[in-house]
This record gives sequence, structure tokens and C-alpha cells, in this order.
Amino acid sequence: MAESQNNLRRTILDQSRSMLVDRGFDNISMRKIANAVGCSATSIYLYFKNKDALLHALIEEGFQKLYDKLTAIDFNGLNPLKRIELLCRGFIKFGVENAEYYEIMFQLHPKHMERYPVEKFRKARRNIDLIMVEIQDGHRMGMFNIPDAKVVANVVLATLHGGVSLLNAGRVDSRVGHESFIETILASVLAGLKSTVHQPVRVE
Amino acid sequence: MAESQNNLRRTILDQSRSMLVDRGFDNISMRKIANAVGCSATSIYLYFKNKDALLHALIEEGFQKLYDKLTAIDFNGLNPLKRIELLCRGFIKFGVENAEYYEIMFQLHPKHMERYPVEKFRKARRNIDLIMVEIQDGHRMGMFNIPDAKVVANVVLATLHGGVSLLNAGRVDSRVGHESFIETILASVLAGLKSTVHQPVRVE
Amino acid sequence: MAESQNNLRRTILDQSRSMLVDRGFDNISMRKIANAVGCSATSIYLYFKNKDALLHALIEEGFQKLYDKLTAIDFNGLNPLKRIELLCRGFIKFGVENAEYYEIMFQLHPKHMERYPVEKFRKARRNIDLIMVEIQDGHRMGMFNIPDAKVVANVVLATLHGGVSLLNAGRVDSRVGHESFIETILASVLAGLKSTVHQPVRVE
Amino acid sequence: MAESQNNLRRTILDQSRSMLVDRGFDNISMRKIANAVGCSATSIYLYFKNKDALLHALIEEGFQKLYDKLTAIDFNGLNPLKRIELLCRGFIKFGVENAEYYEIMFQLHPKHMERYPVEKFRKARRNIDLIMVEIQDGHRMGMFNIPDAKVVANVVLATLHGGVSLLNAGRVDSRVGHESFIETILASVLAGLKSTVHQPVRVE
DNA sequence: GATGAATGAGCGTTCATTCAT
DNA sequence: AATGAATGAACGCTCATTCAT
Repeated sequence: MAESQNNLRRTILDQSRSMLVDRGFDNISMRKIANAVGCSATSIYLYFKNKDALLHALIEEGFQKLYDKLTAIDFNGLNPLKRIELLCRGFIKFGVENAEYYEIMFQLHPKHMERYPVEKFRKARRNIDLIMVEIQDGHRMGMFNIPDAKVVANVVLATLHGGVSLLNAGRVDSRVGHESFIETILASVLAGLKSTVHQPVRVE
Repeated sequence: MAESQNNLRRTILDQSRSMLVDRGFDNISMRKIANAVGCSATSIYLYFKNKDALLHALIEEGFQKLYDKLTAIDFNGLNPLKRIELLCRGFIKFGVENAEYYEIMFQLHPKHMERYPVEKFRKARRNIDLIMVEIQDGHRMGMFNIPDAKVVANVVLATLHGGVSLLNAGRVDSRVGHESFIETILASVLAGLKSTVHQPVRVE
Repeated sequence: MAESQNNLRRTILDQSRSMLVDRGFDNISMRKIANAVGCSATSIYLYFKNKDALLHALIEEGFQKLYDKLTAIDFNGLNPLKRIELLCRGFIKFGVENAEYYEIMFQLHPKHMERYPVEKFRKARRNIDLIMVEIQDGHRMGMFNIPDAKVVANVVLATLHGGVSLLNAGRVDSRVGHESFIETILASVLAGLKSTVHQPVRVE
Repeated sequence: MAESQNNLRRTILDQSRSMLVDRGFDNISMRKIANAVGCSATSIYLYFKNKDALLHALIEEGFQKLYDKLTAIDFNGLNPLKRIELLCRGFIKFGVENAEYYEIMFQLHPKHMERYPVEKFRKARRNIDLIMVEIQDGHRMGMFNIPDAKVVANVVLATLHGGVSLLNAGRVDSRVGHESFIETILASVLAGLKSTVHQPVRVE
């Protein structure tokens, strides 16, 4: 039974995650999840203290999964800029392919995050740190001129986040191909980084 | 009475909009709005067919307001790049100062947008067109090399959206100043545009 | 409709009160009340903020009713002892005839009283004050020797309460007639008062 | 293991009894008890058929404990009146010191007693019999004039019960000392007994 | 134009209890 | 002897909405 025990927990997580993306967290109820899973609503409480805890478990899992993806990238022999590009690609890929996770990780109304445990928040921040470290490296190597890597890392994240969230919400102009949209975002991000050194392009 | 009639409609819109930001649309109820407004819940239905319609009215108003802001900018004697910068600043300013509008305009769960009337969607798109036009102008003038302005306009929007939404959700690293965060976003956007011409920055 | 409006409120109060006596407050649910009344559970909330408020309304009504009964007694020309006897009879009669009220007034688990508004508590205490005043009068007249009327008034109440609650709970030995049980209680209470003076007061 | 077996049964009884006083029987759940005890909810069912049976066991235990206390009193050389006083003191002491037992023994909603086995009820009645016997003795000795001891015994119990229950419910006027409240109750009870004979019985 | 009365559906959650092991 | 898994029923309560006035 040790297997079936965790099976239900897993199924609940998977099912509720998959329901998230087309209904939103506020619109999936314990009953609906239970129905979809094929168990009683009560049973969910055997594995999660309450709806909040279920949500938190999903969020945590999402951040872990993203972290796993990003840290699995092979950086061997690549310079910081290229590394950042891969991290960005990884982030976008994750966000688009795991829209359900993405929704609760980055789109959830702040209200729901109020009670999210602090130590889990810290874990979530490791993802952005991966980018920051590369920016710092690039700066040290003279590849960028970015004294404050924290700000720029946040800006990079913001850009990626904007892209992913518009894509997932179906709010990108329908005549714009996803592929070129993503590539242009990446180009923009990287251009932003590169523009911090050398010949400032003189406009005006 | 024709005035007081519209007064109530207005008050309902204002009140529900102001309640949006710290509760989320799913968590404001008709009765709560009515209580805050000081009328009966039934009265809301005199002006809005249902909760959906109220939401749609708010969204429409938001896009109109944004459009008014952006079109009020004085472009006199400015080149496209500078104009785009002002449009971006205008967008960010609007998003941060009208977080309630912004939430329903860009953060609402797609589910809620399903029934949003098509012709209103078109109106919403006028905002992004403002940016696109300037990109096209810049391209024509040889200031950028952006054959497909639509894509880039969407990317610009995505970047701005990412910034605004992280800011409003309080998800920007707390040690990062809002001001410098915003300025860096702008710099990144503009660098992305400028990088399409002239001397490709040589890295590595 | 002004009539039917209050009618439902009244019906809810009456129905829930009558259900109280054979089920206990914890075992009557909003649904059960609604079913018995013939309205929806939701409707109860139109008249009472929550289950607590409904309970409090019942309690208040009970104390008011008791107070009305006790103050309606004709004391004309009667000495304190006789007055006290009448008050005691009134109390017992009320308790036995309104077992539902009595339950929530005096038998409810303290837990439920925690949130009972203080000013209503004060109102409840008026009932015991009626007895206390007569004890004080009797003391002043030399009929008793009871310097601290407060204590004795509480003891009188306790005695009556013990009698009523055992009666209502069906815990008086079944071979003991209610009538003689009550009379004996009264005799005991009065004897307790009279015994405070040296010479046995000869009554009647 | 025969011992540890009984240990769990004992622990369950003790724990649930101790939880009774500040929550009420309706508000302690099998799981809460199990949690407090440190066993599974299921385990409780090994020792008690259901929640009712657990309650009944507690009640029975309470009556037994009271009986033990009352029969342990040393009556040697004391007259009936004094004996009754001691019995009353014992009863009040027990009720105040074992408020949890007392609650289920005397304050439980009759509904819960419906299924209480008849033979256990008989056992419960032994306690009141102790008082009755002394009243009969006193009557026989001419100390009181109480032909029907049953009635008076019930009245004595009622008085004591009224006192204890008001005390435990915190419903005695807060400015009244517990000690003097109890003493006055006792005085009243004894006065009631003594008043049955013409000349005030001089005791001690 | 405005409202009070009313409701069915649904919410998150807890309950006593059973069953297989 | 003991338990983890599971559940149907019920809880207090809030929701968007309708209807008669």
C-alpha cells in the first residue's frame, strides 16, 4: 500500500494542477478535484491540511521543477552571455510547457501568497539567482558593465515573465508566431545586456 | 435624475475597481460592492446585466483610460525612439498607478475573458498599435531595422507587462528600488530596438 | 409585506426555540431549522447574521420574557417573604413551561456564552436583582438577618435553577410528584431565609 | 501487554474527560481525542463501540467516583444532620473539583442520556440514596419531620446541583465569593431540613 | 429608479465510522 | 493490539441572481 498511498497524493496534485490552467485556482473546489480524481473530497484532507496547503505544495513543486530544469542545463565551455541565453530559453520553455505550474508560481493573486511559508519563498528565489550569478560573472569578465546584477536579473526575469504570461493568456497578437515572438524577446534581453558595454549606440 | 442615475453607475464602477486590487475579482461579491457603495445588491443589476458585464465595463474603461493617457502625450518634434520611450513610460506609469485597472486588463484569468466581446478586444489593441506605428516610423527612417513591427511591438508590450505585473504583485526583489528597476527595463527595451541597426555589438 | 417580513423572523425564532429542547443547540443546524420553518437556509441569514446571533436573540428574548413575567406579579400589600415566594414560583413556572428558553438561558455550555454581548448580560442580571431587592427589604424590616443580600440572592437562584434543570432533564426520581417537589423546594428556600433570624418566624 | 492495553483505554478516558470541560461533549471529536492521546482514531473503537459508549463509560465512572467519595466519609458518631452536611459538602466538592465528570453526569443534554443503559441509571441513583437514608434516620430519630424522604432528598440534590452548576458555568455573580456562596447554600439546605420540626433544632 | 425577500448551488471543512491489513 | 485509508453526511456560510413591488 505504500505505493497506492502516495499514488493518491500524486494524482491529486496532478489533477488539480491540470485543472488550474483553464479554471484558475479560485474556481477549482475540493469537490471538483475529488470528482476528477475519483475519490471523496474528504480524502484530499488526508494528504493536505487544507486547500492552502495543496496550493503551496503545487507551488513548491513548480519551483523545484523549474530549478531542476535550469540546473540540468549543460553550461560546459559556455560564456555567461550564452549561459544566460540558455537559462532564458529554459525559463520560457518551462513556462509555456507547464502553464499550470506557471500560473500558480507567478500569476497567482498576491492574496494567496500571503501565507506562503517564508522558507519556501527563499527556495523560489534560487531560480532568479541562477541568472544573477551569470550576470555577475559576465560583469567580472568585462562582458557586461552591470555593477548591480540584482536589478538586471530582476529585469530579465520581468521580461521573460511578460512574454510567458502573455503567451499563456493567449494575449499575443494572433498574427504573431510564437516562435518569432520568443526569439525576439530573447534578442531583446540579450541586447539589453550587451548594450551596457563598448560603443553606446548614439541615437537622436 | 438623469445625473444621479449615472452617478450610481459610476460609483459602482469606481468602488468595485478600487476593491479589485487587494482582493482579486473572484473575491469581490456583488453584495460586498453594494455594501461599499451604499446601495442594494439588486441595484447593481439595473446598470449591469450581471457580474460579467460589470467586469467587462471595467476592462473597457481601463483600456480607454490607458489610450487617453498615451494619446495625450506630446510627441511634438520627437523622433520615434524618444516617442516609444515616452509611450513605455506612460504605460508603466499607468500600470503602477492604476493597479486595479491593470489587474483586470492584463492579469485576469483567461477564463474570464472568454466572453469578452470581440469588438472591445479590438479597442484594446489600439494601445499596442500606438507603439507599433512608431516602430514602423523608426524603421522607415532607418533608425531601426525592424521589418515586422508587429512582433516587436508585442515584445515591447510583454517586457513592460512583465515589469508592471511583478511590481504590482510585490514580486520584485525587495532590495531593488522601483525607480532603478523601471529605468533598467526601459533601457533594456530601447537597447533591444537600437540593437537592430548599425554596429552589432561584438561580444566575446 | 411589512408583516410577512417579521413573520419569518418570528417563525425562525419560534421554530428553533422549539427544536432546542429536544436536540440541544449544537444539534440543530441552520438547514434543519430552515426545513422545519419551510424556508431556505440562506433566508435565515437575512434575519440573523449567523448562528451565534440567532442564539443570542433567543437568549435575550428569554430573559426579557422572564423579566416581564416576574415584574407582572402583583406585589400589592405583600411582605418581602411572600414577594420572594411569588418570585420563586414565577421563576420555576417560567423555567418549566419554557424549557426551550430555559435551556439556552441557563444550561448552555459556557463556550457558547463567551461571545454574548456584555450589555445583554447586564439585562439578564435584572432578574436576579428582583429577588435581591426583596431580600434587602426584608432585612431592613428585620424579617431576615441577611447583611449580604447578593450572596443569598444567588443561592436562591441556584436552588431554583437546580430544581428546574433536574425537572426539565427528567432527572427527578420518577416516583416523586412534580408538584410536591416544587413545593418542597420553595419551602426549603423560604426556610433558609427565615432561619437567619433567631426565633422561628411563624408564617401563616 | 494486558497492562498496556488497559493503559490505552484509561488514557482515552482520562484525556476525553479532561477535554470535556472547556469544549462540551458535542465539540470533542474522536480524532481530537485520538490526537491528544497520541493514538489513531480507529484505536478508540477497539475499546469503545462508538462515541456513545465512550460517553457512557465516562458517566458511569463519574458516578462510581462520586459514590466512592461519599461512602468514604467517616460518619462515626455523627447524627444524621451532620452526616447530611458532610454528604452535601462531599457532593459540592466533587462537583467543583471534577467539573468534567460533573458536566456529563448532570449537565448533559437529555438527548444524550436517552440510550444510557437502565442498570447504570440505577447505579447512579445510589448516590442520592445515601442522602435519603440519612433523612429517614433523622426522621426516625425525631430530628426532622419528613415523612417522604424521597422528595426531600431530591430537593437537597437539586439545591446542590444548582449551586455546583452555576459555579462551574461561571454564572455566580462575580462579586460573590465561592466560599461564602457554598456555605450559604449548605446553611439553606440544612435550614430547610431543620425547619420541618417546630422548635428550631439546636445542633452541636 | 430602487429595493427587500428569497433561493439553489456551491464553498471549505469536520464528523463518526468502517474496512483491510 | 493497532492503524492508515477512505468515505457519506453534514456543518456554517457566501454566492450570483431573480422576482414582486
